[in-house]
Amino acid sequence: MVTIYDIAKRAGCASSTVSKALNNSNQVSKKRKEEILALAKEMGYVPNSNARLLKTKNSWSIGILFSEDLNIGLEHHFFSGVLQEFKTYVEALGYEVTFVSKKVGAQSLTYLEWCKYKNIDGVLILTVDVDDVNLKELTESGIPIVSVDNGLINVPTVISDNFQGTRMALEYLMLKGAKHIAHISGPLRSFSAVERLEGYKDTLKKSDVEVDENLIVEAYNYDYNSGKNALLQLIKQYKGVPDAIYAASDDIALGAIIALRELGYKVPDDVSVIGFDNIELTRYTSPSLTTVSQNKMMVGTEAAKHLIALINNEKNIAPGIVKRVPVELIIRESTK
Amino acid sequence: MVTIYDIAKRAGCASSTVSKALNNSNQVSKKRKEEILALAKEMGYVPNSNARLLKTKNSWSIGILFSEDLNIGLEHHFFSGVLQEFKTYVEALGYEVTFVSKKVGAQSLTYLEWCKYKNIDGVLILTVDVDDVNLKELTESGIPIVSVDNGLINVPTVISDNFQGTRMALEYLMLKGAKHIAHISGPLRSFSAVERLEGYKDTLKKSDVEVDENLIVEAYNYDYNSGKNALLQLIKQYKGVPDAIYAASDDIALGAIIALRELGYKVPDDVSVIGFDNIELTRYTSPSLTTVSQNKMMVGTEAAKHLIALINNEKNIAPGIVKRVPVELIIRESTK
DNA sequence: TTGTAAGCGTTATCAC
DNA sequence: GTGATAACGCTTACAA
Repeated sequence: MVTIYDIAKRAGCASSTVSKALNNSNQVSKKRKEEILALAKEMGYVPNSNARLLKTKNSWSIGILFSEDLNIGLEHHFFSGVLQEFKTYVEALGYEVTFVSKKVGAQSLTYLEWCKYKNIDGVLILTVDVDDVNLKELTESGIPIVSVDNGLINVPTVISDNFQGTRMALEYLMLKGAKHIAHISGPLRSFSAVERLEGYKDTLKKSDVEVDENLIVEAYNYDYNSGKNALLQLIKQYKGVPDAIYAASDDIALGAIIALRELGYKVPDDVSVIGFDNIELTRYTSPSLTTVSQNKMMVGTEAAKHLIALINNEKNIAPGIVKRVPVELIIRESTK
Repeated sequence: MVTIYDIAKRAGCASSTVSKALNNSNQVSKKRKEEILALAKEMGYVPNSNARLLKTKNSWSIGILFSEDLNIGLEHHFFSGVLQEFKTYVEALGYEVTFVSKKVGAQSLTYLEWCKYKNIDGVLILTVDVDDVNLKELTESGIPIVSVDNGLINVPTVISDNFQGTRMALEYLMLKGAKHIAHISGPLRSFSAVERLEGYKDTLKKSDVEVDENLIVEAYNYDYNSGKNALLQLIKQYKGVPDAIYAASDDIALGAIIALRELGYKVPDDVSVIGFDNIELTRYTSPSLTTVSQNKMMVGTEAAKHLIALINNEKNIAPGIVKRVPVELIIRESTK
């Protein structure tokens, strides 16, 4: 390994001069600087992050909290898309992106301990078990944190505009003549699920439609099977099929559609169905899915911007929702 | 920040003793050890990775090379699924997972420089521009590297069994009576695309079917639009529609199906179509897609195993394909 | 403009 | 068993 001492020896100067030259300090003559830089290149010098960071403290490193304890893995389009954008944004600024871990070698650490151990500059919380005991410790530690779309109310959060999305979906259905609109909500431990449910009730009330609790079912999860089960539950408790269904995710919507089909109902002829997410393939399903499209790019970028601002102490960012990212209604074949 | 000196002071011993106790050395009395451990906990001591790694060299850290220059982002199910599995596997062993970056603060680095800078133990190459000049430097550096499913022949590679998958797909089509089977290949800069194309030709030859070059089209990319364009090209050069199409990815297959539909052909009545990947939603497309399913979990785990073995110098792993992961033919509605 | 030297928080090598 | 002390490679006062 080539160190600044090796360079200093060859250059016939002190290591501190090399350090200054490498860091482009103006306390070094231009000639020396060029000479040292050339030498560094020739000798294949690469600085050692550990030595550097041991001195300077800040790490240029951002942690991603991404618990796979939940069944939502990286495979989930929304989160992986958000992560992609986030990563691109912060890397361009010179940060590196590391997954927050719970272990180092054989030793177990809490999230906070790991962040301290690594001198992490900030954390993006993507998915996490809200009840995780280690989480509170982290969110209260003072480390810059931004969260995306989950139930952590004590953390600055970037989220899709669930109210706007819900309103657009319902108003469209009503415009098309739907009278009895059901809602299959997401699991209510999720923040977005709660917002979409609230939005559902609000919108109906504002349109002078009475909220019928029998038209509301909570899916156990955001996935396909939960949607299927929820639909069966809906039919059971409502004792029939509504005009339309507003589902809290595309997967739920697709599960519901398949369940409806198996029961002999046609979508959209008998029932209109709207999803939420705009997973790419919903364009190609049968019927293609009308859905509320989340702007993953903007969510990722906004999360990055807010986290960087926090790290740089640029402004005070209060816990709670710091940005509602606009959504869009994509009309396809599953509604009539 | 609590250091071992702080603990030493409180414990009334030397910092080296604290270090030994913390590292569970047997050169320290049981009583002392317990006392120090209790004190460390009470004082909220967390070791400093930079100081530690400055001494010990190995970093317990694995880099993920994931270039977004290609259009294949984290959103691609296959790669994000593989990454998820890989991450889970190596984290359980105590490694942390970091994306390989090209910048540190304001400074640009090559991949290799970054890996040296961070003292990375090993690298998983997920997606990368094969022609990237920085790549060669990295793969020839001697740093442990494993790659997944791409064209880097000079690196130990874990890959789906494209030959087996192709054979199963084609034999199924032939069994069902297809005489003229076209192949929409992936972009041939991709290793898997080449293998699937080779497998196509081999299988036909072994079945005494003459290979008709007009039945082969290369898609510009693995995505939907490339599939659409490739299909139009196919029809043009073949001057008609074949009995069946074997596409190198699900997205290509779906693009082709839509293009066929727009031209008035029915799938599977007029043409059977088989994809590759088994993206989850292909169950719900119309028609649902017959496809070769890749085992993301196993690819991720195998890549992890091989990389760890390389890091630990457990065995000599030759460049080239080190593991072909079995695939499975999933029969659905797009074939008859 | 350059050099000296202290220190960042560990681990590891010796003595004792 | 325990404790000095010297590294690890770098940055940064401060001195020259």
